[in-house]
Amino acid sequence: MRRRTEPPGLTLAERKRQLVRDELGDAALRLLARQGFEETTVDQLAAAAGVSRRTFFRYFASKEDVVISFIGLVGEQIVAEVEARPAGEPPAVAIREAVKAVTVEDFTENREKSVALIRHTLQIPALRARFAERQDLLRDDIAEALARRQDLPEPTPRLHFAAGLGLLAFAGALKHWAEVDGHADPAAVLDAAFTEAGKAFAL
Amino acid sequence: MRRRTEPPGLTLAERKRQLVRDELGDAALRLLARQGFEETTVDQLAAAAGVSRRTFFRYFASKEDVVISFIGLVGEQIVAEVEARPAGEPPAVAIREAVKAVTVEDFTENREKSVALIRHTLQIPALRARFAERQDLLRDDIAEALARRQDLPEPTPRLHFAAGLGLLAFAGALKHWAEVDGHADPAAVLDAAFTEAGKAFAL
DNA sequence: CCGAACTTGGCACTGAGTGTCAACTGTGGC
DNA sequence: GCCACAGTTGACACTCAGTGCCAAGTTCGG
Repeated sequence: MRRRTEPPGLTLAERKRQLVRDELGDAALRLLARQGFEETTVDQLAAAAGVSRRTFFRYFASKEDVVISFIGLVGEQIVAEVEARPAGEPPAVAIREAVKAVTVEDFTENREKSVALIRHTLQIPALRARFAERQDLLRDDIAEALARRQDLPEPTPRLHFAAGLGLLAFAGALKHWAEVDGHADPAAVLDAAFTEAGKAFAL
Repeated sequence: MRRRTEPPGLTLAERKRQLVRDELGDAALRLLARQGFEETTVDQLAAAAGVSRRTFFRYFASKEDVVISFIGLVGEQIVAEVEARPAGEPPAVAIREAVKAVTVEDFTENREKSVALIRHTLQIPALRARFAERQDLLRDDIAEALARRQDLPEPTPRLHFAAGLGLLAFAGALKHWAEVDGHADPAAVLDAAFTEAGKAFAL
Protein backbone atom coordinates (compact mmCIF):
# COMPACT_ATOMS: atom_id res chain seq x y z
CA MET A 1 0.00 0.00 0.00
CA ARG A 2 1.56 3.21 1.14
CA ARG A 3 5.27 3.21 1.35
CA ARG A 4 6.60 2.68 4.82
CA THR A 5 9.58 4.93 4.38
CA GLU A 6 8.74 8.36 3.00
CA PRO A 7 11.95 10.29 2.39
CA PRO A 8 10.83 13.92 2.67
CA GLY A 9 7.42 13.05 4.12
CA LEU A 10 5.60 12.18 0.92
CA THR A 11 5.40 9.35 -1.52
CA LEU A 12 6.48 9.93 -5.08
CA ALA A 13 2.94 9.36 -6.25
CA GLU A 14 1.68 11.87 -3.76
CA ARG A 15 4.12 14.51 -4.89
CA LYS A 16 3.12 13.82 -8.45
CA ARG A 17 -0.48 14.25 -7.60
CA GLN A 18 0.30 17.53 -5.92
CA LEU A 19 2.13 18.63 -9.03
CA VAL A 20 -0.86 18.03 -11.25
CA ARG A 21 -3.06 19.76 -8.77
CA ASP A 22 -0.81 22.79 -8.69
CA GLU A 23 -0.63 22.95 -12.44
CA LEU A 24 -4.41 22.70 -12.64
CA GLY A 25 -4.80 25.43 -10.06
CA ASP A 26 -2.31 27.76 -11.68
CA ALA A 27 -3.72 27.35 -15.15
CA ALA A 28 -7.23 27.87 -13.83
CA LEU A 29 -6.34 31.04 -11.96
CA ARG A 30 -4.67 32.49 -15.03
CA LEU A 31 -7.59 31.64 -17.27
CA LEU A 32 -10.21 32.84 -14.83
CA ALA A 33 -8.42 36.15 -14.33
CA ARG A 34 -8.42 36.67 -18.06
CA GLN A 35 -11.95 35.78 -19.08
CA GLY A 36 -13.97 35.79 -15.87
CA PHE A 37 -15.41 33.02 -13.78
CA GLU A 38 -18.86 32.55 -15.22
CA GLU A 39 -17.55 32.84 -18.75
CA THR A 40 -15.15 29.96 -18.30
CA THR A 41 -16.25 26.34 -18.51
CA VAL A 42 -14.67 23.41 -16.77
CA ASP A 43 -13.71 22.04 -20.18
CA GLN A 44 -11.57 25.10 -20.76
CA LEU A 45 -10.03 24.83 -17.32
CA ALA A 46 -9.14 21.21 -17.97
CA ALA A 47 -7.84 21.92 -21.45
CA ALA A 48 -5.68 24.76 -20.16
CA ALA A 49 -3.89 22.30 -17.92
CA GLY A 50 -3.79 19.63 -20.59
CA VAL A 51 -6.00 17.09 -18.88
CA SER A 52 -9.48 15.77 -19.45
CA ARG A 53 -12.62 17.19 -17.95
CA ARG A 54 -13.05 14.05 -15.92
CA THR A 55 -9.62 14.39 -14.42
CA PHE A 56 -10.32 17.96 -13.41
CA PHE A 57 -13.12 16.70 -11.20
CA ARG A 58 -10.79 14.15 -9.66
CA TYR A 59 -8.73 17.01 -8.27
CA PHE A 60 -11.39 19.57 -7.52
CA ALA A 61 -14.92 18.89 -6.38
CA SER A 62 -16.34 21.82 -8.29
CA LYS A 63 -15.42 24.69 -10.51
CA GLU A 64 -15.48 27.06 -7.55
CA ASP A 65 -13.23 24.71 -5.67
CA VAL A 66 -10.20 25.64 -7.73
CA VAL A 67 -10.29 29.09 -6.24
CA ILE A 68 -11.73 28.31 -2.85
CA SER A 69 -9.55 25.34 -1.98
CA PHE A 70 -6.72 27.68 -1.09
CA ILE A 71 -8.90 28.99 1.66
CA GLY A 72 -9.64 25.47 2.75
CA LEU A 73 -5.96 24.93 3.32
CA VAL A 74 -5.66 28.11 5.32
CA GLY A 75 -8.65 27.02 7.36
CA GLU A 76 -7.09 23.72 8.34
CA GLN A 77 -3.95 25.45 9.48
CA ILE A 78 -5.88 27.98 11.50
CA VAL A 79 -7.74 25.21 13.29
CA ALA A 80 -4.44 23.51 14.13
CA GLU A 81 -2.91 26.74 15.40
CA VAL A 82 -5.95 27.57 17.51
CA GLU A 83 -5.80 24.22 19.18
CA ALA A 84 -2.14 24.74 19.99
CA ARG A 85 -2.68 28.07 21.75
CA PRO A 86 -2.41 28.04 25.57
CA ALA A 87 -5.64 27.10 27.32
CA GLY A 88 -5.68 30.19 29.51
CA GLU A 89 -5.72 32.61 26.60
CA PRO A 90 -9.05 34.29 25.78
CA PRO A 91 -10.69 32.81 22.65
CA ALA A 92 -10.50 36.09 20.75
CA VAL A 93 -6.75 36.30 21.26
CA ALA A 94 -6.24 32.66 20.38
CA ILE A 95 -8.04 33.09 17.08
CA ARG A 96 -6.31 36.34 16.29
CA GLU A 97 -2.87 34.90 16.88
CA ALA A 98 -3.69 31.73 15.04
CA VAL A 99 -4.83 33.66 12.00
CA LYS A 100 -1.74 35.82 12.13
CA ALA A 101 0.55 32.82 12.43
CA VAL A 102 -0.97 31.24 9.33
CA THR A 103 -1.46 34.17 7.02
CA VAL A 104 0.96 37.02 7.65
CA GLU A 105 4.05 35.46 6.19
CA ASP A 106 2.20 33.94 3.27
CA PHE A 107 0.47 37.19 2.34
CA THR A 108 3.62 39.23 2.60
CA GLU A 109 5.52 36.87 0.34
CA ASN A 110 2.81 36.35 -2.26
CA ARG A 111 1.25 39.76 -2.15
CA GLU A 112 0.00 40.08 -5.71
CA LYS A 113 -1.33 36.60 -6.03
CA SER A 114 -3.05 36.84 -2.69
CA VAL A 115 -4.68 40.14 -3.54
CA ALA A 116 -5.97 38.78 -6.82
CA LEU A 117 -7.32 35.69 -5.11
CA ILE A 118 -9.12 37.67 -2.42
CA ARG A 119 -10.55 40.09 -4.95
CA HIS A 120 -12.00 37.31 -7.05
CA THR A 121 -13.39 35.50 -4.08
CA LEU A 122 -15.17 38.53 -2.70
CA GLN A 123 -16.40 39.95 -5.98
CA ILE A 124 -17.74 37.04 -7.97
CA PRO A 125 -21.11 36.02 -6.49
CA ALA A 126 -20.64 32.30 -6.98
CA LEU A 127 -17.29 32.42 -5.24
CA ARG A 128 -18.47 34.67 -2.48
CA ALA A 129 -21.23 32.17 -1.84
CA ARG A 130 -18.80 29.29 -1.57
CA PHE A 131 -16.58 31.37 0.63
CA ALA A 132 -19.47 32.02 2.97
CA GLU A 133 -20.20 28.31 2.97
CA ARG A 134 -16.64 27.44 3.87
CA GLN A 135 -16.58 30.00 6.63
CA ASP A 136 -19.74 28.52 8.00
CA LEU A 137 -18.16 25.09 8.23
CA LEU A 138 -14.88 26.46 9.46
CA ARG A 139 -16.67 28.19 12.30
CA ASP A 140 -17.71 24.86 13.73
CA ASP A 141 -14.20 23.51 13.41
CA ILE A 142 -12.66 26.49 15.14
CA ALA A 143 -15.23 26.35 17.91
CA GLU A 144 -14.32 22.72 18.46
CA ALA A 145 -10.63 23.52 18.46
CA LEU A 146 -11.26 26.19 21.08
CA ALA A 147 -13.12 23.66 23.17
CA ARG A 148 -10.45 20.98 22.89
CA ARG A 149 -7.83 23.53 23.81
CA GLN A 150 -9.40 23.86 27.23
CA ASP A 151 -10.46 20.23 27.55
CA LEU A 152 -14.15 20.78 27.04
CA PRO A 153 -16.03 17.87 25.50
CA GLU A 154 -17.82 20.22 23.12
CA PRO A 155 -17.90 23.92 22.34
CA THR A 156 -20.13 26.24 24.32
CA PRO A 157 -22.36 28.68 22.47
CA ARG A 158 -20.00 31.40 23.51
CA LEU A 159 -17.10 29.70 21.79
CA HIS A 160 -19.19 29.43 18.67
CA PHE A 161 -19.80 33.13 18.71
CA ALA A 162 -16.14 33.79 19.34
CA ALA A 163 -15.19 31.65 16.37
CA GLY A 164 -17.80 33.38 14.23
CA LEU A 165 -16.72 36.85 15.17
CA GLY A 166 -13.10 35.89 14.70
CA LEU A 167 -13.87 34.80 11.15
CA LEU A 168 -15.80 37.99 10.52
CA ALA A 169 -12.77 39.94 11.64
CA PHE A 170 -10.55 37.79 9.44
CA ALA A 171 -12.79 38.33 6.42
CA GLY A 172 -12.97 42.03 7.15
CA ALA A 173 -9.21 42.21 7.29
CA LEU A 174 -8.90 40.32 4.01
CA LYS A 175 -11.27 42.73 2.33
CA HIS A 176 -9.50 45.77 3.62
CA TRP A 177 -6.06 44.45 2.80
CA ALA A 178 -7.11 43.65 -0.76
CA GLU A 179 -8.65 47.10 -1.13
CA VAL A 180 -5.31 48.75 -0.43
CA ASP A 181 -3.65 46.34 -2.87
CA GLY A 182 -1.83 44.61 -0.07
CA HIS A 183 0.13 47.75 0.69
CA ALA A 184 -0.26 47.50 4.42
CA ASP A 185 1.18 45.34 7.12
CA PRO A 186 -1.08 42.28 7.29
CA ALA A 187 -0.48 41.85 11.00
CA ALA A 188 -1.52 45.43 11.70
CA VAL A 189 -4.62 45.12 9.55
CA LEU A 190 -5.61 41.95 11.37
CA ASP A 191 -5.03 43.50 14.78
CA ALA A 192 -7.13 46.49 13.85
CA ALA A 193 -9.97 44.33 12.56
CA PHE A 194 -10.01 42.17 15.69
CA THR A 195 -9.97 45.21 17.93
CA GLU A 196 -12.81 46.80 16.02
CA ALA A 197 -14.80 43.58 16.02
CA GLY A 198 -14.42 43.37 19.77
CA LYS A 199 -16.07 46.73 20.17
CA ALA A 200 -18.93 46.07 17.81
CA PHE A 201 -21.33 44.69 20.39
CA ALA A 202 -20.59 47.09 23.21
CA LEU A 203 -23.75 48.56 24.68
CA MET B 1 -49.33 48.30 -17.06
CA ARG B 2 -49.88 47.91 -13.37
CA ARG B 3 -53.21 48.94 -12.13
CA ARG B 4 -53.40 52.41 -10.67
CA THR B 5 -56.00 51.61 -8.06
CA GLU B 6 -55.20 48.60 -5.93
CA PRO B 7 -58.12 47.81 -3.62
CA PRO B 8 -56.54 45.89 -0.74
CA GLY B 9 -53.02 46.83 -1.79
CA LEU B 10 -52.48 44.28 -4.52
CA THR B 11 -53.61 43.66 -8.05
CA LEU B 12 -55.67 40.59 -8.77
CA ALA B 13 -52.91 39.24 -10.96
CA GLU B 14 -50.43 39.77 -8.18
CA ARG B 15 -52.54 37.93 -5.68
CA LYS B 16 -52.95 35.11 -8.13
CA ARG B 17 -49.24 34.94 -8.63
CA GLN B 18 -48.78 34.78 -4.88
CA LEU B 19 -51.25 31.95 -4.74
CA VAL B 20 -49.33 29.86 -7.22
CA ARG B 21 -46.13 30.64 -5.40
CA ASP B 22 -47.60 29.55 -2.09
CA GLU B 23 -48.94 26.35 -3.56
CA LEU B 24 -45.57 25.64 -5.10
CA GLY B 25 -43.84 26.30 -1.82
CA ASP B 26 -46.21 24.17 0.23
CA ALA B 27 -46.10 21.26 -2.14
CA ALA B 28 -42.33 21.45 -2.28
CA LEU B 29 -41.94 21.52 1.48
CA ARG B 30 -44.19 18.51 1.87
CA LEU B 31 -42.37 16.55 -0.80
CA LEU B 32 -38.92 17.49 0.44
CA ALA B 33 -39.77 16.52 3.99
CA ARG B 34 -40.86 13.14 2.74
CA GLN B 35 -38.11 12.10 0.40
CA GLY B 36 -35.21 14.40 1.16
CA PHE B 37 -33.71 17.33 -0.66
CA GLU B 38 -31.06 15.76 -2.84
CA GLU B 39 -33.35 12.90 -3.74
CA THR B 40 -36.00 15.20 -5.14
CA THR B 41 -35.74 16.71 -8.61
CA VAL B 42 -37.22 19.97 -9.76
CA ASP B 43 -39.47 18.00 -12.10
CA GLN B 44 -41.04 16.31 -9.10
CA LEU B 45 -41.43 19.59 -7.29
CA ALA B 46 -43.18 21.10 -10.27
CA ALA B 47 -45.35 18.05 -10.82
CA ALA B 48 -46.38 18.04 -7.16
CA ALA B 49 -47.82 21.50 -7.63
CA GLY B 50 -49.32 20.65 -11.00
CA VAL B 51 -47.13 22.98 -12.95
CA SER B 52 -44.40 22.62 -15.56
CA ARG B 53 -40.73 22.59 -14.79
CA ARG B 54 -40.31 25.82 -16.66
CA THR B 55 -42.93 27.54 -14.57
CA PHE B 56 -41.27 26.41 -11.39
CA PHE B 57 -38.21 28.39 -12.36
CA ARG B 58 -40.35 31.43 -13.01
CA TYR B 59 -41.27 31.46 -9.35
CA PHE B 60 -38.06 30.28 -7.75
CA ALA B 61 -34.55 30.95 -8.96
CA SER B 62 -33.28 27.58 -7.85
CA LYS B 63 -34.28 24.39 -6.15
CA GLU B 64 -32.83 25.62 -2.88
CA ASP B 65 -34.78 28.82 -3.25
CA VAL B 66 -38.06 27.15 -2.42
CA VAL B 67 -36.86 26.60 1.10
CA ILE B 68 -34.57 29.57 1.50
CA SER B 69 -36.86 32.25 0.11
CA PHE B 70 -38.76 32.29 3.39
CA ILE B 71 -35.61 33.50 5.00
CA GLY B 72 -35.22 36.11 2.32
CA LEU B 73 -38.57 37.56 3.33
CA VAL B 74 -37.59 37.63 6.97
CA GLY B 75 -34.36 39.33 6.00
CA GLU B 76 -36.11 42.16 4.21
CA GLN B 77 -38.34 42.77 7.17
CA ILE B 78 -35.42 42.79 9.57
CA VAL B 79 -33.63 45.38 7.47
CA ALA B 80 -36.72 47.58 7.49
CA GLU B 81 -37.13 47.23 11.24
CA VAL B 82 -33.49 47.98 11.91
CA GLU B 83 -33.71 51.16 9.92
CA ALA B 84 -36.76 52.24 11.88
CA ARG B 85 -35.07 51.87 15.27
CA PRO B 86 -34.09 55.09 17.06
CA ALA B 87 -30.71 56.48 16.05
CA GLY B 88 -29.38 56.68 19.59
CA GLU B 89 -29.84 52.97 20.27
CA PRO B 90 -26.70 50.80 20.23
CA PRO B 91 -26.46 48.66 17.07
CA ALA B 92 -26.64 45.41 18.99
CA VAL B 93 -29.91 46.41 20.61
CA ALA B 94 -31.35 47.68 17.34
CA ILE B 95 -30.68 44.37 15.65
CA ARG B 96 -31.92 42.34 18.56
CA GLU B 97 -35.18 44.21 18.74
CA ALA B 98 -35.62 44.18 14.99
CA VAL B 99 -35.19 40.43 14.87
CA LYS B 100 -37.61 40.00 17.72
CA ALA B 101 -40.19 42.23 16.09
CA VAL B 102 -40.07 40.20 12.91
CA THR B 103 -39.82 36.65 14.14
CA VAL B 104 -41.34 36.16 17.58
CA GLU B 105 -44.97 36.33 16.62
CA ASP B 106 -44.48 34.33 13.45
CA PHE B 107 -42.58 31.56 15.19
CA THR B 108 -45.04 31.30 18.02
CA GLU B 109 -47.97 30.98 15.65
CA ASN B 110 -46.39 28.57 13.18
CA ARG B 111 -44.27 26.61 15.55
CA GLU B 112 -44.20 23.23 13.85
CA LYS B 113 -43.72 24.54 10.36
CA SER B 114 -40.99 26.88 11.51
CA VAL B 115 -39.14 24.15 13.35
CA ALA B 116 -39.25 21.90 10.31
CA LEU B 117 -38.00 24.68 8.08
CA ILE B 118 -35.10 25.55 10.37
CA ARG B 119 -34.14 21.92 10.79
CA HIS B 120 -33.99 21.33 7.08
CA THR B 121 -32.08 24.50 6.44
CA LEU B 122 -29.43 23.75 9.00
CA GLN B 123 -29.08 20.05 8.32
CA ILE B 124 -29.01 19.67 4.56
CA PRO B 125 -25.61 20.78 3.29
CA ALA B 126 -26.88 22.40 0.12
CA LEU B 127 -29.42 24.41 2.07
CA ARG B 128 -27.01 25.32 4.79
CA ALA B 129 -24.71 26.65 2.12
CA ARG B 130 -27.42 28.82 0.61
CA PHE B 131 -28.38 29.97 4.05
CA ALA B 132 -24.82 31.07 4.71
CA GLU B 133 -24.82 32.85 1.38
CA ARG B 134 -28.00 34.72 2.21
CA GLN B 135 -26.67 35.69 5.60
CA ASP B 136 -23.58 37.02 3.98
CA LEU B 137 -25.62 39.29 1.73
CA LEU B 138 -28.01 40.21 4.48
CA ARG B 139 -25.12 41.33 6.62
CA ASP B 140 -24.30 44.08 4.16
CA ASP B 141 -27.92 45.16 4.02
CA ILE B 142 -28.23 45.33 7.78
CA ALA B 143 -24.99 47.24 8.09
CA GLU B 144 -26.33 49.76 5.61
CA ALA B 145 -29.60 50.02 7.46
CA LEU B 146 -27.67 50.68 10.66
CA ALA B 147 -25.72 53.39 8.90
CA ARG B 148 -28.80 55.06 7.40
CA ARG B 149 -30.46 54.99 10.77
CA GLN B 150 -27.84 57.37 12.09
CA ASP B 151 -27.42 59.33 8.87
CA LEU B 152 -24.05 57.94 7.91
CA PRO B 153 -23.34 57.81 4.18
CA GLU B 154 -22.01 54.30 4.49
CA PRO B 155 -21.51 51.68 7.18
CA THR B 156 -18.37 51.72 9.30
CA PRO B 157 -16.45 48.48 9.77
CA ARG B 158 -17.80 48.38 13.27
CA LEU B 159 -21.37 48.37 12.02
CA HIS B 160 -20.48 45.53 9.71
CA PHE B 161 -19.21 43.51 12.62
CA ALA B 162 -22.28 44.37 14.64
CA ALA B 163 -24.51 43.20 11.81
CA GLY B 164 -22.47 40.03 11.45
CA LEU B 165 -22.53 39.20 15.11
CA GLY B 166 -26.23 39.98 15.26
CA LEU B 167 -26.86 37.45 12.52
CA LEU B 168 -24.68 34.90 14.28
CA ALA B 169 -26.79 35.39 17.38
CA PHE B 170 -29.94 35.09 15.32
CA ALA B 171 -28.74 31.88 13.69
CA GLY B 172 -27.65 30.51 17.05
CA ALA B 173 -31.06 31.24 18.48
CA LEU B 174 -32.76 29.55 15.53
CA LYS B 175 -30.65 26.47 16.00
CA HIS B 176 -31.31 26.28 19.71
CA TRP B 177 -35.01 26.94 19.34
CA ALA B 178 -35.33 24.19 16.74
CA GLU B 179 -33.39 21.80 18.95
CA VAL B 180 -35.95 22.14 21.72
CA ASP B 181 -38.73 21.66 19.15
CA GLY B 182 -39.82 25.24 19.53
CA HIS B 183 -40.82 24.58 23.14
CA ALA B 184 -39.30 27.77 24.47
CA ASP B 185 -40.16 31.42 24.36
CA PRO B 186 -38.59 32.73 21.14
CA ALA B 187 -38.03 36.15 22.65
CA ALA B 188 -36.17 34.68 25.61
CA VAL B 189 -34.05 32.49 23.39
CA LEU B 190 -33.12 35.46 21.25
CA ASP B 191 -32.27 37.59 24.26
CA ALA B 192 -30.07 34.87 25.65
CA ALA B 193 -28.25 34.40 22.35
CA PHE B 194 -27.59 38.11 21.96
CA THR B 195 -26.34 38.40 25.50
CA GLU B 196 -24.04 35.45 25.05
CA ALA B 197 -22.79 36.76 21.72
CA GLY B 198 -21.96 40.07 23.36
CA LYS B 199 -19.69 38.34 25.81
CA ALA B 200 -17.91 36.18 23.26
CA PHE B 201 -15.11 38.60 22.52
CA ALA B 202 -14.45 39.83 26.01
CA LEU B 203 -10.77 39.69 26.88
C1' DC C 1 -65.16 42.13 -29.74
C1' DC C 2 -60.33 43.44 -30.07
C1' DG C 3 -55.69 44.19 -28.87
C1' DA C 4 -52.10 44.55 -25.21
C1' DA C 5 -49.89 42.45 -21.41
C1' DC C 6 -48.99 38.48 -18.95
C1' DT C 7 -48.76 33.57 -17.97
C1' DT C 8 -47.92 29.01 -19.29
C1' DG C 9 -45.92 24.72 -21.31
C1' DG C 10 -42.97 22.58 -24.50
C1' DC C 11 -38.64 22.18 -26.61
C1' DA C 12 -33.95 22.56 -27.24
C1' DC C 13 -29.62 23.68 -25.41
C1' DT C 14 -25.55 24.53 -22.26
C1' DG C 15 -22.92 23.21 -18.61
C1' DA C 16 -21.88 20.97 -13.96
C1' DG C 17 -21.08 16.84 -11.87
C1' DT C 18 -20.99 11.45 -11.57
C1' DG C 19 -20.55 6.34 -12.66
C1' DT C 20 -18.24 3.08 -15.27
C1' DC C 21 -14.83 0.88 -17.87
C1' DA C 22 -10.87 -0.12 -20.49
C1' DA C 23 -6.13 1.32 -21.29
C1' DC C 24 -1.94 2.84 -19.35
C1' DT C 25 1.86 3.58 -15.83
C1' DG C 26 4.78 2.83 -12.20
C1' DT C 27 6.18 -0.13 -8.21
C1' DG C 28 7.53 -4.16 -5.81
C1' DG C 29 8.20 -9.09 -5.56
C1' DC C 30 10.15 -13.04 -7.59
C1' DG D 1 13.08 -9.54 -17.03
C1' DC D 2 8.44 -10.62 -15.98
C1' DC D 3 4.25 -10.47 -13.51
C1' DA D 4 0.68 -8.90 -10.45
C1' DC D 5 -1.25 -4.87 -8.46
C1' DA D 6 -2.64 -0.35 -7.26
C1' DG D 7 -3.42 4.06 -8.87
C1' DT D 8 -4.19 7.43 -12.74
C1' DT D 9 -6.21 8.72 -16.87
C1' DG D 10 -9.48 9.62 -20.77
C1' DA D 11 -13.65 8.52 -23.07
C1' DC D 12 -18.40 7.85 -23.04
C1' DA D 13 -22.90 8.06 -21.35
C1' DC D 14 -26.01 9.88 -18.23
C1' DT D 15 -28.71 12.90 -14.83
C1' DC D 16 -30.08 17.13 -13.55
C1' DA D 17 -30.14 22.34 -12.88
C1' DG D 18 -30.99 26.33 -15.16
C1' DT D 19 -32.02 29.41 -19.46
C1' DG D 20 -33.68 31.17 -24.07
C1' DC D 21 -37.25 31.05 -27.18
C1' DC D 22 -41.65 30.64 -29.09
C1' DA D 23 -46.41 29.50 -29.79
C1' DA D 24 -50.78 29.02 -27.42
C1' DG D 25 -53.81 30.48 -23.89
C1' DT D 26 -55.90 33.91 -20.39
C1' DT D 27 -57.27 38.31 -18.60
C1' DC D 28 -58.51 42.86 -18.69
C1' DG D 29 -59.38 47.45 -20.45
C1' DG D 30 -61.40 50.09 -24.11
